[in-house]
Amino acid sequence: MTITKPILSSRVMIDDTVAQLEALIMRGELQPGDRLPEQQLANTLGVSRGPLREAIRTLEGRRLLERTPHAGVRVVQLSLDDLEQLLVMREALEGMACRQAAEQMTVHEIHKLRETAARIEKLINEGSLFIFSGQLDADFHLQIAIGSRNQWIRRLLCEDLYSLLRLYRLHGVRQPDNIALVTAKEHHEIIDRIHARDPDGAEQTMRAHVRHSRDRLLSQIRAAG
Amino acid sequence: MTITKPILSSRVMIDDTVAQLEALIMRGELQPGDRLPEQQLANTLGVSRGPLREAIRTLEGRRLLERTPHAGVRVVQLSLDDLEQLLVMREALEGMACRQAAEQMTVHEIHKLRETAARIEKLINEGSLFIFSGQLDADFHLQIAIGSRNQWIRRLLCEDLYSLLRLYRLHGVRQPDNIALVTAKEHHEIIDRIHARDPDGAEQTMRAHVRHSRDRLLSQIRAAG
DNA sequence: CCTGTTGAGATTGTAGACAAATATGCGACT
DNA sequence: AGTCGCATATTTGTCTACAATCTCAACAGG
Repeated sequence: MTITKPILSSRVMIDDTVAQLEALIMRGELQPGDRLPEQQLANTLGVSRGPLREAIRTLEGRRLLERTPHAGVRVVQLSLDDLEQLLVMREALEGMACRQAAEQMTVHEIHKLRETAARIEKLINEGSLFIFSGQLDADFHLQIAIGSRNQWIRRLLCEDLYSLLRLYRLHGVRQPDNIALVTAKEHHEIIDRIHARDPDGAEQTMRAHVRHSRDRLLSQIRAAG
Repeated sequence: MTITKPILSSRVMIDDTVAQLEALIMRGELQPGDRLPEQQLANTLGVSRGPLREAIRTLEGRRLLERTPHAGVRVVQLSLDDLEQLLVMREALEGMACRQAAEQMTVHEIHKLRETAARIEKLINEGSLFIFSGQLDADFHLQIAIGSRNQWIRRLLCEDLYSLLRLYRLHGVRQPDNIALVTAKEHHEIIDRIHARDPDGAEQTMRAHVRHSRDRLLSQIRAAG
């Protein structure tokens, strides 16, 4: 009997379509509120309506798309209140992830985390960090989510929540340097609590970090718009 | 010629199919690990493979089903570790929901919550409450999730998490009466913290409640199997 | 006897056509 | 001129057929 399991090698159009749709949304070519005409989109993506509809269903599950029966599909439009509530949820989930990371992360993972934090700090000192657009900042939180060994929280954060938050196009929201330095300091505190195997402290520190970031972001947006 | 097809409802077939599939899983007619042959299932449910596949995609998004390309779809099989991690996530989310409920719930909602808690206590005193199967207990947590005014946490708890947890078929897990009384006491404490508009206390109390429930459940399962 | 291959059967993935429902636009009537 | 109603058009929802892939058992060879 062959033991080979060609799961990874088999490419399915639907998965590619999901990725392409997600890319279209993230690149802003499909903006919040935009309608998705099935036939036209199918032609554009080079697939039939069947696979496209299944891909749409998948993204509906991630709350990126919303369907009203017989009226079509639209890219979700997040209100400011939605953004706030999503970030509240993030505080709860990342706090718990950080608690578990303090219990579960290996020393090697913690070392890698310090490297990431150091790179972020370096960028801040160079004055070139856009906190909410940086891949590095996302990496920092991603590493902790992975370190929690909680696949359910990790998938929720990485697959669902982060893409939803990116809908708000926070790119270009510039943090004043003094604020960015506070962020860097918080990163170090978080790592210290994880390294000290202090779950309570790790959770509290991460929650404060997410809360601060949320408060600053919301007040910035409210001031701008 | 024209073939009249019986229209089951004004809703779209796909939504009905999602509901029927979910019911099949919850009723145990489709058990964890079971394969879902598309053609056969489509015949059983009286729909074509197209709508069925879209319904399956929807339930995939809720993590109730898992698909491996070209190999079919199966009902998700939760390990004991999965159950523990899901309940850890629940602690974080319900804790935060309870915090927000303490800030947002109306006095009328709090009153309704007290009524639910009273009904639960009454059942306990009659010795007839199966904590983890009771619709009343689910109602208690549901009302708090609604009271949080956080639709994202509420949908995650009610639409995704609760059905996943029900996969474990905790029906019939009998709580000793003295334990059930502790549960009832915790319910009252939670309501008191909400009524006192004490977010910190409400979150801490709810988290302790969920944590205790998790610990008891896991030790019961580990002892049994 | 075991191993690896190969082909038939079954199942999943995709495409295109048909049916149902909603939106649009024109014309008639008040 | 405005509004109601009907017919048309567009879009979504569903079905059937076809193609691609996997499974499994039979079988040839070592």
